[in-house]
This record gives sequence, structure tokens and C-alpha cells, in this order.
Amino acid sequence: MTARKLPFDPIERATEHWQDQGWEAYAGGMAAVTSVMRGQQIYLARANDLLRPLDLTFSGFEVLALLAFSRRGSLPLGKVSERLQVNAGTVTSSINRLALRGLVQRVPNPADGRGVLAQLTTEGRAVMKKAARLLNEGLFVCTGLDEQDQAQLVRLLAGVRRWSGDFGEGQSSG
Amino acid sequence: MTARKLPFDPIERATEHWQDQGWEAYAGGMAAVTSVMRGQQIYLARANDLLRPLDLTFSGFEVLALLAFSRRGSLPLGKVSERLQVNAGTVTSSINRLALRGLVQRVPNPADGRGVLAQLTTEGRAVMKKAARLLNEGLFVCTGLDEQDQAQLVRLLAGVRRWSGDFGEGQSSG
DNA sequence: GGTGTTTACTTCGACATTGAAGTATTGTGG
DNA sequence: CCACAATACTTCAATGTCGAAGTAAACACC
Repeated sequence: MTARKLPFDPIERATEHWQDQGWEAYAGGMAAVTSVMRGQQIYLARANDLLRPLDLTFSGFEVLALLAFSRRGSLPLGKVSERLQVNAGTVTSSINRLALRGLVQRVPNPADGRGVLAQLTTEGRAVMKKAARLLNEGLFVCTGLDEQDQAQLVRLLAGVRRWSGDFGEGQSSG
Repeated sequence: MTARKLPFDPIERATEHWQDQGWEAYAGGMAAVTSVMRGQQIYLARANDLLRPLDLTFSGFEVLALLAFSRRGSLPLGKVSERLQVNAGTVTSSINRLALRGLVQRVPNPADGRGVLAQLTTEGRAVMKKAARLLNEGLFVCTGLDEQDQAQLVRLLAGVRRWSGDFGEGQSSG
């Protein structure tokens, strides 16, 4: 990855360009969206760097963590898709990759002949804990924000998530 | 995409799980990082939905916009990589795809025999303007946050970006 | 001005992700 | 019990992304 430091803030510059175009009404939204995009890029790159020694990606970690915090250590693939808000095909391929490594097992869902459960293995649980430790101590402990700003960020983005229909009142998930 | 609404806030729930594990010191960072990840997922999905009629992705739009705001409507691929903070290979394939559609042209860099310029075409500039209009009116105008919260979000994430070495004092880009 | 290093891209394999289409099973009405 | 709709996955083609390895040109230094 090109890791050069720019002598100016690219988002500030983009905001100026937006205003020059006569799009001042949208400049704030553009800056907000662009900031979130870039923030994710930064955090994701760092998380993947931290997890590389475990031969695990952040995406894989998310699946392992979700299973680890479920009651039985297993969930139907559809539930995984719903909770992580990703395409069903993504879950299929992600689980297949984890299964190849022995971190999860694909088990027929006894309650539904169409369904498949992803079941965390003992090794999968161990890897999840190691990964959590790496992320905790390498990223979550220092996100570039103090506790107060972190809380503020979470609060603002909870608004976005609720607005987008991620969660809240309305049709439930099950 | 599974578009179900959850009856609870998944990030709040994850925070509780983190605390149960004795990781309370890291729960705030985990929540911040996870919030940013999910925010990006939401905005990116929406942007791509809006741009689909133009057969353009948000990633393609970012390249077109960068070129459109450059002095000559062209930049060396390395500059594109640096400004968008993406891998060089990503730029190569992205530019190739845009070139196939006639939105940019690959031109040898007269100032450097190794280099290639991505040059925006007339059609590329037109598509960029249409795309900007779609994004402005379909997303940037309403991001789920009011102007004040948007500004706050941008400010917080600027801290993250500066912390990560994205921009600021230090080695310049030239 | 030749040699060795750096730089600018390209290529490759892997993973992440989507939307669309396909398969099998479940559930629903009649 | 049967037909039809809905659901749970899988598969596929395309895009986006990365890191690593390769190629070619420019640069730097003796």
C-alpha cells in the first residue's frame, strides 16, 4: 500500500471543490460520507495487519466472534448473514474458508432440512480469543480518539445505523 | 443483501459481550471501530445503489472525481494511488475498467518514461457530473445526521486520519 | 558513463463482496 | 395430499482490494 503522508487534508480539499461547483448544500454530507469511508479503510488495514500472523482476516474474525458469543457456539448461516449484514453468498464462502482451516464445522440444521449451522470448533474458539487479544491490544486500545470522542463517534454512527434501518422498532429478526 | 431490522443494537450487544469477557478497557475502542465499519457498509451500499443506473461504482466515481478536480484532468497512476490511499494494483485495474468504457484514457507520461497518466475524457467528465448529482441528491443531502452532527463526525474522523498518518506535517507527497 | 538502487506500473493469487440465478426444502391454502 | 409461494443456501460472474513478485525506466554515485 502507498503509505505517503499528504501535506493537506484531502477531505477539506474535496469540500472546497464541492463548494466551487456550487454544491455547497451537499458538501457537509459528502465530507461525512467520505470521512467514514476513509476511517474504515484505516481501521480495516490495521486490523488485518494485526491478524495476519494468525492467518485470519477481520472478516473471518467477525464470524468467529459472532459464533463465540452465541449460546451454543453455532448459528444458521442465515443468522450470520443477518447479524453481520452481509450477502448470503459471502457467508457461504467465508464459512467454507473457516471450515477448511478447522475453525468452524458445517452441520445440518436439525430444525430445518434446508439449513446449515456453522459450529465453532475448539480450535476456532482458541483462535478467536488470540485474535481478540491482538485487536484489543493493537487497535481497540488506541483508535486515535480518547474515550469521550470514541463514545461520541459511536453515538453519531448509531444514529446513522438506526436511520438506515439497521435496528430499532419495526419488524423483528426472528 | 439481507435487509432485516434487528430488535436491538448489535454494537451495544457486542459491548456487553466484551465487558463480560473482562475486556472492558477495550470495549470503547471496539465499539468505535465496529461503528465505523458498519457506517461505511451502509454508505457504500447506498452509493452503489444510486450509481447503478450509470453502471458506475463508488470506487470508479472516486477516480473520476479526483481526475475532474485535477488541473489538467489527468494524473499519474501513482498519484491516484496516493490520493485515494489504495494499492497500485487496484488503480491499474480500476483505470483499465474505466478506460474500457471510454471514461478515461491511458496516456504515456511525457515527463517520465515509466509512468502512465489517466486522462479524463469528455464523456468521463459528463458521467462524473451525473454521478455527483445522483450522490448529492440521493445520499449527501441526507446522511442520517444533521449538519452539526456531520461536522462533528468529520472532525472526529479527521483526528483518526491524522493519527493514522494520512496527512499532516512530516514528509510531503512530492 | 556504468552499476546498483529506487520508482512506476503490471501481474498474479487470494479474499471480500455483491446481485442474480439456481436448487432443495419448508410452509400455506385449499 | 397437492400446488404454489417463501425460505435457506449455493453457485457464478463481476468488482474491489491487498501483498508479493516481476519489468522497465529513472536516478544516484562513484
